[in-house]
Amino acid sequence: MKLTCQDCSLAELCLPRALSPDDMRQFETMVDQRPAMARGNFLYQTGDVFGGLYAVKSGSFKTMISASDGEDQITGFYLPGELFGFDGLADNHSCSAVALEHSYVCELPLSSIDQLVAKIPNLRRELDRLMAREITTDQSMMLQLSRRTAEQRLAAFLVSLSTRFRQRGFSGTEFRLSMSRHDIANYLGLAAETVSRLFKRLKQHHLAFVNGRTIIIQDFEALHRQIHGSGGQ
Amino acid sequence: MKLTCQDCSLAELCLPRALSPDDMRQFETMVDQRPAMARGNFLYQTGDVFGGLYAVKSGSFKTMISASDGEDQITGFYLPGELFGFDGLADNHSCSAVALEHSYVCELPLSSIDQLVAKIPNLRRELDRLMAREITTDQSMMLQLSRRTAEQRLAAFLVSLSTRFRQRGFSGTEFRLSMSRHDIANYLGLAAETVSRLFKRLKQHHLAFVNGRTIIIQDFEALHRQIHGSGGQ
DNA sequence: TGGAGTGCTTGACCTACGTCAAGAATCGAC
DNA sequence: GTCGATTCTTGACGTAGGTCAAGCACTCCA
Repeated sequence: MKLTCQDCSLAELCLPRALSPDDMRQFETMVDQRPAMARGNFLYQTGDVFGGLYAVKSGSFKTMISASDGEDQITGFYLPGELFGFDGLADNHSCSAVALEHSYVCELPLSSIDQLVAKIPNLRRELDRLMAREITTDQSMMLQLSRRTAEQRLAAFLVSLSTRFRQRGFSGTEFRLSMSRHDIANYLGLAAETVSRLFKRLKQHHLAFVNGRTIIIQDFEALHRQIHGSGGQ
Repeated sequence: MKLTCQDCSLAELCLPRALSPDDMRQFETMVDQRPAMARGNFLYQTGDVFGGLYAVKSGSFKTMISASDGEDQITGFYLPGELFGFDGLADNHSCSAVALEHSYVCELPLSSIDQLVAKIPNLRRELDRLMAREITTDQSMMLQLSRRTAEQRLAAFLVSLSTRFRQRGFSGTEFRLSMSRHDIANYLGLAAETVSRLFKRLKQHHLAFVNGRTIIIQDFEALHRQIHGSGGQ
């Protein structure tokens, strides 16, 4: 799972719209490659001063907020080619970001962002778009959390993962879950036991084959129907 | 409930930090006053092309997303002096915005934003901050919706309203709820009946006196404790 | 290659909150 | 001021999914 700038979420945006091949080369010089990160390590933590945005080069991350009582809530998972860290644009990060496995990120430092935007005004619009998309995603998650059954939430989660993997050039039907059952449950507002039971049901109904952290989507359409449809089967 | 630019959420940010009195005057000429809006009317709807950001001048608004099955989720309430519409920065609005009562808004058109930012670079950082705050708010709402009891959610909601009213120069202990029980319930991921029962409990325990849409906070501290504390007896 | 530690599964039980239903209060229009 | 339409309240009841507990299966390191 290694990517060049061209496969990354920024590329889709910068390359065709705003960046000439020349700009692109310049762009690449501004991006810092960060050293490898081991599973469980923090890329940044709540309260850290904003340094820049991050793109997942390989591996994956979760972001989470912590309540004062110690409980926390996972706010997103980020796969190769995805950009995150927008929560820090208000000076300090409101989330923490943790590597879910051995991972690499590219850093787009704040200063470089300003420089780049000065040269490529349209890039600004693109960053706005990504930020607005982050807002939209979070809000649709609010809908999920308050109005969907456990079954619907898990279906939506798997469909989302599958779609994102496919968009990034990986298989959308067979992939590894880099997050634990507990993480999935936390993200979806469920108990880990419930997630376990739901996976069992997916297996029984031949919608997906799940074995540990390996997952094979067998009936994407049915899964997709489950997101809204009232009940399963 | 009428406000000048100085009481509005942008002022707190632009005035002391980035805007000279001169800039401020210029700023005010770029803001469009929109005609009055009647209760229930849409300021924009899902899919509308982004035209600009909006500041509530008087009255209040709710924003909501709609799922394909017709169910919808209120994603935020906006009080006088608050800025909203960031969800549209991705070209089209992902939410709809509805007036909760007879209201006025100021519009900050997209073109003006660009012009202003060109003249006042720091304004860009301020807008980023507000957008990041929107992300942070939504994410803490995710935590609310998935990890808090009904009682804790309502307490957090009332504390938030109270705090925001106070910040804007209104009373933080006595105010009118411009949204219906149904709206509150929807926003908090509850049933309207539950909200009703919770209000009754607040009255019984003398934390707040609620009569229709009028609310008087009697024990702010206790309410605040309820947000995290396990259960209020 | 084995043993400790963590993560996952499964079952039994329980409760917070949703749903349904039927009044009561409030609002808004004439 | 009065009537109809919402909106709000209250009660009775059901259930989705949480919690607790116990056993199983990876995985990682020596």
